[in-house]
Amino acid sequence: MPAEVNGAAPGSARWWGDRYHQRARARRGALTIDKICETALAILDRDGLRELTMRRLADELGTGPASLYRHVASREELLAEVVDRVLGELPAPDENLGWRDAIERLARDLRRALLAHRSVVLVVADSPLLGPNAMRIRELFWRAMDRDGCDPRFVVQTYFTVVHFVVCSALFSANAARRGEVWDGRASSGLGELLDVLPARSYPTVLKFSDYGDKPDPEYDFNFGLRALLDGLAVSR
Amino acid sequence: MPAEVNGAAPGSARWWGDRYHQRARARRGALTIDKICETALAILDRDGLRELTMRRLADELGTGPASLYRHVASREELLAEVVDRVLGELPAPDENLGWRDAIERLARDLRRALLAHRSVVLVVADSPLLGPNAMRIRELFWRAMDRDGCDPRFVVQTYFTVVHFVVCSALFSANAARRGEVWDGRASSGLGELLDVLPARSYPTVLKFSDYGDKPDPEYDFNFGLRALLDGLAVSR
DNA sequence: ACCTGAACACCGTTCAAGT
DNA sequence: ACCTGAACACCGTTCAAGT
Repeated sequence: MPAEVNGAAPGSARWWGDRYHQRARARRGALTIDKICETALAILDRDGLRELTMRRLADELGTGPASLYRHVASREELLAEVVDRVLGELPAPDENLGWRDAIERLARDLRRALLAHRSVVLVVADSPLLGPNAMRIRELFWRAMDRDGCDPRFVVQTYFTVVHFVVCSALFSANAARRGEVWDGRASSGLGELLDVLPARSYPTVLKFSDYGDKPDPEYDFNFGLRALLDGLAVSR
Repeated sequence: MPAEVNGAAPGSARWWGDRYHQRARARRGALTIDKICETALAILDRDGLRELTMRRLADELGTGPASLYRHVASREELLAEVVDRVLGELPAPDENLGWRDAIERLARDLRRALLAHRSVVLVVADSPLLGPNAMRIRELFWRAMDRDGCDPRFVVQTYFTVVHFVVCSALFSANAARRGEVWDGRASSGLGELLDVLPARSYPTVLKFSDYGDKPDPEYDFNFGLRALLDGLAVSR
């Protein structure tokens, strides 16, 4: 059960609704929610999710942890804000793109933004994506598909299917990179060594194909999966 | 940076390799790693990831937290073990299935196992899937596709693409369910209320299509996405 | 040799006391 | 009225002391 703030889970529709009202009245002090999120994201990018601590964040901002709670009700709430800020990096798609080009654009831009902030991907995957920037992107791409004459049901299904694919793919890429399995697309996952230790008899096919599975290339996998998905979606249109 | 044990991150190939050796010598005391994992999974299923605490787990087993560290080097390590145990619930596929049927079987079985343990899905998504059960499943499905005459590269790509799709889809389903957005496929995500609060002018298309996006049906989405993916994969075969 | 109580070094969060 | 130092109720993990 996620912690709740006023009965609304951070990141949920009701929570964003409440936030929207509060957003108007700006704070006067040196500390603003923008400054807080910016610093939080810097810590996340530099040191990772686990290192983002209310105390550490306060330190970096030159205050005590209690002061943060004047702008944010919880760490979870802070993360919901940060997630939406990352989505804010997505550019608007070109007008007059066909649905497939628009969706491919979305996939590539979203992937870029997520990989630029690897430590946030897990939080994104755990989020309902209802913040203002999430809604902005949703609007832009649904509009593009609508303009291209797509059926509403197809628009919605396709949108979420692709978004989920991209988030998940980024999640596995980010993890592989974080674990140091892949750096320049060359390093091994250690699968070979594992197979040396395991009773080789049990995994003949994995062993036989391990040349193809041992050197993961997230970029290739992403392109392979995206093309398959778009091909399949085009069929069901 | 994830915590490491003897220089190997829990769940990584090297870590599983080391574990494999230790596995042999069983413990004598009442406390076994199996009992620990079983109880941990019960807590996870009942109360969620955040509630799985070394202290709470020890309590439920009738010991102190320090005793757990005789069987497990960290909480992270415990979770890596639990993840593999969940994958242990996947049945072997029927022999002589064609590649597409085998992969569809994998997708549905994996989804079932993941949704039976919602709180573990996030951990699975964050895991390299190299435990003994993960390897067993990998072997079984690669073998099935191999028997059907698939190219090794196609086998490996398809396998990971589908596994990632299923994990990600389960992740979003589990989150929606955990947030209480969906129960019998009918409840609303609160998107309607959010749109009431946001300046409606900004999101005309989202508003127009919100009937299709407001009542998420994870099961339908899963089937839609899986079919699209398999159709697309069949094209690139 | 094995086990574990008690302690350590942290967390997120709260609130009364300060300005 | 606003801010925050100090405290509270937890964590995961360690290790010296017990058996």
